[in-house]
Amino acid sequence: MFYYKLSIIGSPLESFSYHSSKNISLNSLVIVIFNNRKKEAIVLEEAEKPAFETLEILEVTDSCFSQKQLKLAHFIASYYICSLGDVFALMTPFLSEGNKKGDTSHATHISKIVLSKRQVEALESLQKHKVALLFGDTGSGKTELYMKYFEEVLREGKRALFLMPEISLTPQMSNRLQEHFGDYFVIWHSKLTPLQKSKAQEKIRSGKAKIIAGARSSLFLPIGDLGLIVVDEEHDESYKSSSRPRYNARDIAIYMGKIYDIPVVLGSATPSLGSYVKFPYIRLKGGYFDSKKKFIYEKRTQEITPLIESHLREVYEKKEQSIVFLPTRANFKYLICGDCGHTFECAFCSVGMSLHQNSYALKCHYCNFTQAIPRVCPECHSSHLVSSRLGTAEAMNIIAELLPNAKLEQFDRDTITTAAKLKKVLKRFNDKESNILVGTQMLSKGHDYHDVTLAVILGMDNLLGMPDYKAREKALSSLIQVAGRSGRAKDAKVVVQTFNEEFFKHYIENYEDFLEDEKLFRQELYPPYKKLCRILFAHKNGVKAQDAMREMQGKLRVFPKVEIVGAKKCAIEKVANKYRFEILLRADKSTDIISAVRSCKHALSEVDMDPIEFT
DNA sequence: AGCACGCCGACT
DNA sequence: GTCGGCGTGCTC
Repeated sequence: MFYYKLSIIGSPLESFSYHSSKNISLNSLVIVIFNNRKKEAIVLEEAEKPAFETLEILEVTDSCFSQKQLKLAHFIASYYICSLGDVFALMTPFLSEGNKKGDTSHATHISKIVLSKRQVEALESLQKHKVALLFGDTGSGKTELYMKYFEEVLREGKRALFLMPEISLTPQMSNRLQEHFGDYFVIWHSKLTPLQKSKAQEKIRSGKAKIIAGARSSLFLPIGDLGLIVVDEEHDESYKSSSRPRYNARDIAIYMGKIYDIPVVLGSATPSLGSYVKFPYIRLKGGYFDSKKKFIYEKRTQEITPLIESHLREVYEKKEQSIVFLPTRANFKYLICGDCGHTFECAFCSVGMSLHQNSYALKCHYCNFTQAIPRVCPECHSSHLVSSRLGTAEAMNIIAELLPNAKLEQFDRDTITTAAKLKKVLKRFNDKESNILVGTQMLSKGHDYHDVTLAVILGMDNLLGMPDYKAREKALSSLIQVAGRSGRAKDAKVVVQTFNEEFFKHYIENYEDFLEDEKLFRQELYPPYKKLCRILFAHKNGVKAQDAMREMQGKLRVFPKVEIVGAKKCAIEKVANKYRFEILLRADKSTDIISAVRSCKHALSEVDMDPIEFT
């Protein structure tokens, strides 16, 4: 009889012993009964017969993980402090048989890509480093450069992984790659239908797909002969997973580069300070589109003012196009009683409910709880209810009233619910059927608008005011990313509402200056110079969550190298009817945090290494 | 993390 | 008597 230690896929617990009459190769995917239910599991190692009774392995499948996937899984489990089973749940295994008869034909692709001298130089510099940052302005030709690099990888008979944040929202990039690489190209993300998924998997497993573009999870696809990883928009926070394990795909890509011994390219027009400090960078300046931008500042926070009206009108009358950015959905973010100050909070979360006039509802943006819009204050019965913090839907109403003939499109999570809708809105805008796009961050994510000559950017001060050490970086990069969507063909104006004109004005033309100054701001207390780790405790019984926090806090006190920055209620104290507490840890090295947290982890705790959210 | 088990209050 | 809410403990 053979005995094995297995990792149960999806289980937060460590390994369990099972037996089999067959000799099973390690890393195989097997089926077992675990806690009275059928589960998939991975064979980790052979073991001695344990003292307790074991169950038999029901079935040995023809799927298995590669040695490199295993190494990666161990790294993620140890760095992000979770079980192997939690990591395996993210991964797609190889097929033991199908893997061998892979399509190893070399792609004979005839390139039509002609790079500029600057691009050629940039590519050559990138190729000299294991990990390098391509710090390239919007429109400086990063995509062509990637494509050229992909072609070289293809010619060597290898494959490339192209990571994009929220790939389902960037059809233009996908189309471009699809057109160029045809059948060698495949897309992978979590929103694919089961049929699309199995087709993509088949293409990847057979080796036919050479250029694999995908979101976070594509890191874990069964690609053996990987030759390059490109992480586009490396600063983008959607690379960080917000559920266990809370990994950052950009950081994992870098680690994978080491395991596979292949180059990794990080690309961005506004790189994160972390990447800027850690890796050599190659600067690719703009000038692809030789247009100028004029920045106009207005001391307001988030409203449609006469100044904005006049600019929108002027551009509209010239038959040119505008984009309006604001970081808030719905009509208004808050509703307040104008007489007694009562705020309308979600019944399940400690946040204000947003006003959605189209659906006649107040909605919680954390748990989606919805209720009818009240007509009077429940406290003082006043009917004087005031709404505040302008959102996209209301900005649409206001602009439509000011410019009744203009065709407006709303561009946010409330209106763009499918890839098809996204494509349609973008098509109408680029075909000049619509004049003004009003939207949230979604506006800036890698879409090309050919003929925008005005960008109106509201709410920058609300981004700057976030309780987050990265608030400055986030606000400035958002501003640069949105501004970069305008003036691609002609000169353009950018109207920015802020009371922090000096900050934005100083850095807008030179993000490097910002990064250099930000180093000083972060040096003493924040990443990339210090490591942070946030430990969350959520429970519907607030006392339980708090007790769990206190208990772990006590245990953590004995580690001199780990500073307990705080142990308190979360800024948003309750979400989805669960009370939330947090411990924030700081240390010089992540290994100090990992060993401390590992040794005193509480069952209720959720570890968030390198956190980016502080609500 | 699930999920069964068991204890206690509410109600036909 | 029975239904079901949720606190406790277990998973090879």
